[in-house]
Amino acid sequence: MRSKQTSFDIAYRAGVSQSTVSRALRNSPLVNEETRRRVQAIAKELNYKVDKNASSLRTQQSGTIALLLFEDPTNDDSLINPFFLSMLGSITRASAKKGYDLLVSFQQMSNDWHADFEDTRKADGIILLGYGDYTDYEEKLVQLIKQQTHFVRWGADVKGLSVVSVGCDNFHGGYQVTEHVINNNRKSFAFLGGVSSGSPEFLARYNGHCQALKDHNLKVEPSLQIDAISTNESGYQAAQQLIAKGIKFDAICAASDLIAIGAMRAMQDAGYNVPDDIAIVGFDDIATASSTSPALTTAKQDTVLAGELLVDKLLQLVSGEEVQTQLMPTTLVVRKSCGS
Amino acid sequence: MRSKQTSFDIAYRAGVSQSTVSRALRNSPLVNEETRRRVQAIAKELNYKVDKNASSLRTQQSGTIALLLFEDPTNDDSLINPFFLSMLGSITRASAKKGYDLLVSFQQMSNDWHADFEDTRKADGIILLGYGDYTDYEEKLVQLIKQQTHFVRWGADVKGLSVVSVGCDNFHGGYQVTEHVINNNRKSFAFLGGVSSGSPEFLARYNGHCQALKDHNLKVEPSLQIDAISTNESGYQAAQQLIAKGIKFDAICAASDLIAIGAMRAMQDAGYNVPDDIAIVGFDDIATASSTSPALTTAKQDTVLAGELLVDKLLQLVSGEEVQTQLMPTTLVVRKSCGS
DNA sequence: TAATTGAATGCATACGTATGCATTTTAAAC
DNA sequence: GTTTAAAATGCATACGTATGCATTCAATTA
Repeated sequence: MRSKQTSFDIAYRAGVSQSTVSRALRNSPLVNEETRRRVQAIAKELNYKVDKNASSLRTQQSGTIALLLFEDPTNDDSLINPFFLSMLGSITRASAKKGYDLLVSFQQMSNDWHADFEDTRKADGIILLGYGDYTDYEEKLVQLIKQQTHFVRWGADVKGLSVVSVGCDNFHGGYQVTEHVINNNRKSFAFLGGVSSGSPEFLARYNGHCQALKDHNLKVEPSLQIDAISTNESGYQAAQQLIAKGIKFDAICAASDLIAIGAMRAMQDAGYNVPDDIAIVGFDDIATASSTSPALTTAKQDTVLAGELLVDKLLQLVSGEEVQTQLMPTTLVVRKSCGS
Repeated sequence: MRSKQTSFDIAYRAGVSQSTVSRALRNSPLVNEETRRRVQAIAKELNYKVDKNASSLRTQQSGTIALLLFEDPTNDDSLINPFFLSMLGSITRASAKKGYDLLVSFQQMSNDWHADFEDTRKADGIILLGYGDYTDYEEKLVQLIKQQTHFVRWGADVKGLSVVSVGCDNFHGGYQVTEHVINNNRKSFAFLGGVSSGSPEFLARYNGHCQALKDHNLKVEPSLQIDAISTNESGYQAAQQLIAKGIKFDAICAASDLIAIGAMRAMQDAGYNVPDDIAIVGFDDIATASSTSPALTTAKQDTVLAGELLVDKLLQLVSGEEVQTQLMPTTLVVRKSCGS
């Protein structure tokens, strides 16, 4: 039963040559309509499946996309950032929709994450997903470009490199949430998230944040910006540091939902009431955001659209088309963490 | 630059035959130590990578595991159950650790989800992940067995079929959380989760729940069991139905965290205080469970261990070893949703 | 020195498919 | 009834690797 069926077996049964079988199964216009039907019927009957290895070897196309998920190595080993997990889900769906299989691989930022998928012909192209902290990240992008690997990445555009990116308008998102808090009559704003060293995404959000303050004639207080990476714990600690400074503030803009959630807990543990004493906004709109208490107001990134755009652009790239970087808008999701 | 390098190119540069190159790169003991080093050096210099398609075709091994994630078709299209997402993460890690790539595929329960991965030689084996509702699920398992596909599945053991499963002891988990609530001096228990039609996992949890009640001389009130699938919304609605019945209860055992979180919101919206008026426990320990307010007490399933077990057992199966189904214990995670 | 052995390498082929080119069959045109 | 074109099929080969078998070479033994 499990003795491998080949196209020759089908050919024999159908009384045609192997070539004709191959053509029939690929719906080549070269084969007679009736022959095609007969061959396909026999293939189905014998439960024959085309060997993808042989097929890929011959055509030099794998019908597979590789997803490289790389994470902040400072992060806990066992957990994956839920935002990226959500992206993973939508990318999986998007590739399935296009008839591509998805090869998923996790990478510690430090490793050789350019990872050969296209070189080894296992994938036709690569999607890069992760917060890029720009130490050796950029250098690796350069390497990918030099190897002429087909790839797209999630995130902010990279200055100077011709890399196709799909990302959110982080600046505008940061502006958006901040303005929402301002309209809530808050006066003194803290920002939680790594700005100097961290990811360009966080920086852009911070810049949008500052711009909103300026546009409303509010002061940007640098000492109210605290570094944090995108975890609950880091958010919690950052909020504690913030309190420890003794400077008055009545609003927290977090660079991500995880940070916001950690900060919310810290503030509540410290006896503050959210939103009465402190307004909090996040960024991403992860699943948990709607379940916190109070539910978190945040800037939503549309992961479903993002997944589709990434896949579409990658496939265009693979087929030799010219592709542009694209910025998606964020949506303000108003819940309870800023008051009314 | 991107003109494909083959082992013949390496052979030419090294002044040896292609066979020797192949052997050298696979660390065959047949090649001279120094030859091996020279070949490997040249390969590295030329950035040569073995073509996996050719290699897999020749060896009939793909070095790839396929993960089939299937979901309740009633579920929202864009979201994936966070518990399975977490499993996905740990499975990815576990396969990477074993040197295998992971092919991820989503399936609507209704489709032909046996999905050919092994037949087409893209994967050496398959991991099945999802709540199995046993309508046509079992029939498809039979088909997989008949095709002699190598696969393992997450979940409860399947009676009568020789299928390797890795799952949690749902009965004991249900017992555990229920007992915890009982010890909290609650008297009247509701259970939220599909029992009759739904997954055997939910049923086992319910059975454990009932057993705990019996063992403590408490009454099982069938009308306090409400069907629900594993989403927030379903949990919310189930809790509303529960309230509408007008029967008094002071504890809710939910078949999953998502259900519990939805129910918690419903109770709070209806003016109940959790945990003072109502104790709530969940099942899974998803990330969100620690962020609800009050934080959710639940039975934790160890996804990291689960991922490793699934991968290990699958690989053993592939290599022809005898493999046993395994049940993992759940851990009670006490937080705030039941009081002290 | 010839015979024997073991290590190292090369030769040839198979894995299963897809496709350019040659060939056959069928229909159309004259 | 012959020529011509079009449609359908078959033949042969290449994709890049891994491996059984034959061969070469150096080292050892008698």
